[in-house]
Amino acid sequence: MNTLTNRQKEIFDFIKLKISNEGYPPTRMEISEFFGFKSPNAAEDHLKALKKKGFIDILSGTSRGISLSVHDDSIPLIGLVSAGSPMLAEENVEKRIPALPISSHGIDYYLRVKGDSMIDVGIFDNDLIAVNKDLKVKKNTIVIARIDDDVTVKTLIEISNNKVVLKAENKDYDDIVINPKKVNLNFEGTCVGLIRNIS
Amino acid sequence: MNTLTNRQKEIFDFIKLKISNEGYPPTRMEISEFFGFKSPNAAEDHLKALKKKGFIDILSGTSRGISLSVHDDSIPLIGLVSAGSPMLAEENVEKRIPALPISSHGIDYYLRVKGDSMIDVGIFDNDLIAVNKDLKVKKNTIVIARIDDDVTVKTLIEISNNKVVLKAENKDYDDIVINPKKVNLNFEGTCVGLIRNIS
DNA sequence: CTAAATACTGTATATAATTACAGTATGAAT
DNA sequence: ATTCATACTGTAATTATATACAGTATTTAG
Repeated sequence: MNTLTNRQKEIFDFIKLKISNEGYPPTRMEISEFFGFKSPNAAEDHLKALKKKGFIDILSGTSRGISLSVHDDSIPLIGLVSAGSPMLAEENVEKRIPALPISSHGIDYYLRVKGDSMIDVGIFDNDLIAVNKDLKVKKNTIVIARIDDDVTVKTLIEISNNKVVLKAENKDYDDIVINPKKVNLNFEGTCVGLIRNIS
Repeated sequence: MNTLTNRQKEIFDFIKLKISNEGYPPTRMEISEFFGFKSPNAAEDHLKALKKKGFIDILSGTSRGISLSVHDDSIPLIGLVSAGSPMLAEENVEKRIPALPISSHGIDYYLRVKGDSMIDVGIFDNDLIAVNKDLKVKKNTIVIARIDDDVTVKTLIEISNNKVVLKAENKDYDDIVINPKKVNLNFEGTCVGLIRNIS
């Protein structure tokens, strides 16, 4: 239903390319010229198909009145995480914000930090940390861990089959020592960046 | 010559807004309608002025053929500041990076922090701080100060006609106490945000 | 003091662009 | 078997749009 045919995907990609390169969407004629159509109506038909499938919006009577419906260059910002729900579940998404290339790693989402357990490495209450969920978690990096539905940000300092140590970067807090065989432990990702709004 | 008049800035901002909201630039008529012009030629004149000043490009014979010249939505990143040169002088600009809306205040530039004098407020060596240069500097905010050509980031804790106290947020450093009548002191801006890349 | 730049109104026109209608041909779905 | 979606050609008309030319008034720079 909302899957594009190969040809439609080519058209859609061309529209995206045009917007990215020129700063505005193509006309029917420009599409036709690029693909070698001899009639602008070929492009018109494709646009109608793309609209029907929800990939673009068309403003009637408007030149270049094409807008992309699914401009997925935004990244979810996760606020409080409901117990048991996946990190990126809709209920956890506070809002979506534009992809900010602040890190040398890919960013899957931002997570709003609660509490002061990481102030010694400069992560404060209410900061946003950029999270990459695919990086292999490594010792001495800051990880996002889920311990029995509880999401926490800590430095991973030891990891083996029967012992994981998560360190709070604040002398008022104790290390968290876990036996992953006994406790439900998941790594949600690695912290690859930080954003703070000082208001 | 490359500074816009207030009116031209309004036009330019409207074009940016349109592109951001609709996904394509406005026509002369749409500009005229928004500003209440009775002739599309008023918009035409403004576009020509914007082009002349290098803020937009116009493709002749092309509907909505307005594209923003790149330099505008990027913000300079200031690395090391040469003694005596204005903050935004070309020689200080490490590179330009896309405007990242990380702060509730406007951002004029990013400044790469050197040293650990502000670690107690979570500003670390090599972090980028977002700087607003127009906010009135206030007590208990983090300011960018220039003391005799030396640029420093500190918390302003006292300010009067003959005494200014700048506090390093690190117990290993002493406060900087200055008599602004005797020492050349300038406030370059206020820290309104922070970006860190954890690699 | 004068020319140029700014900020418009008002009219007009060529052309850029949308978009409907009428077809043809092929493959997939009911 | 026949309708529907896909993927086009070909023509044409209305309207959307760019843009030139002729003005006026005010402000700014040399």
